[in-house]
Amino acid sequence: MKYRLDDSLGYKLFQASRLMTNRLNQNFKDNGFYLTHEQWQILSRLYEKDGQTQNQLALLNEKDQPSVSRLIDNMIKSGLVKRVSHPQDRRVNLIYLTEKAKEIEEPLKMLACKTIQEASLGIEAEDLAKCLNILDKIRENLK
Amino acid sequence: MKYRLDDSLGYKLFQASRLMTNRLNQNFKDNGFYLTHEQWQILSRLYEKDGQTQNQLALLNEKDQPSVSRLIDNMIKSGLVKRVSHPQDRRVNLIYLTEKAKEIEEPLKMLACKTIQEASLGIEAEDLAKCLNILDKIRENLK
DNA sequence: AAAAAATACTTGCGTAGACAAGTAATTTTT
DNA sequence: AAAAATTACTTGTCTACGCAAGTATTTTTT
Repeated sequence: MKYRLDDSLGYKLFQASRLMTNRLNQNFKDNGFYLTHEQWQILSRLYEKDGQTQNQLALLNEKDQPSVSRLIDNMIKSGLVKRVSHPQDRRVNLIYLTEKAKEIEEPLKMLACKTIQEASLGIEAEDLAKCLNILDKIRENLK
Repeated sequence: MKYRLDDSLGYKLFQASRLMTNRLNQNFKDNGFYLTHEQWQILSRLYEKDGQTQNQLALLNEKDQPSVSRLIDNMIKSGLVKRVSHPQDRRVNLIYLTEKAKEIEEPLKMLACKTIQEASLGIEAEDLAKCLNILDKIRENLK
């Protein structure tokens, strides 16, 4: 059968994604911010709306609850978020940004944008937009 | 600053890639093949050329040596490959396919192709090709 | 009001990635 | 030929994912 890993959509996606998340991690680190791209995903959600439940964060980021639970554990350790029991429903945890996390919102967003620029250097805006649409379509197909 | 995670290249890439590798894992599993997409990457290289060193496999798949070392450990456990010391250079391990791995080459390739088809349903061949080129460009930019 | 079901989260286990440090064998240098 | 550098690989540590199972709390059913 005619199949070549190097030409396959899945492999190209996988490698491009990995390089990009690694570059984001590196850009954070180089600027003195010690967080991972997964933690950045959580922070981004909280910058949009602070005080969300773990379940909401899991749904938004398409992760399962255990992953989010442990991500939050690590983010608490590094002082980025607080976990607060919901006053009316004790099953639920509300996750809030710390002051420290609020303070670094702008530089982190800048670095996220910088990473995208580095990745899309020399690519026509129009072509990139089309590619983003295809990525959406792929996600739809596989959901 | 105007930044939205949901619209960002990195996030879309990350989610599309994750869905695709998960789907591949699932397709393998559903058909009674118990291997991960990372192990599939290694197998693919060995189907192209059997008996490669761990270092070669690491370079080809853009992984570091520790990752490959442990991937091979797991693949030996599940009977997919053998690790043979190089007769002339005892630093080097040569990795060979087992009979079992050779036997399942075609069905695995079929499932890999099936996964790509599932992901690219409803996408024009031309658009997909352009997208693949952009993925290559991104990889080049970040390498 | 008690039992059952649903919901939110945590823990355990196996796989894998990134990075640093370590070991063993070979090649290069002196 | 001995010392130094290089190469190939392994081990340790931390982060994270995916799945299954477990706990606690709340809601629904009866």
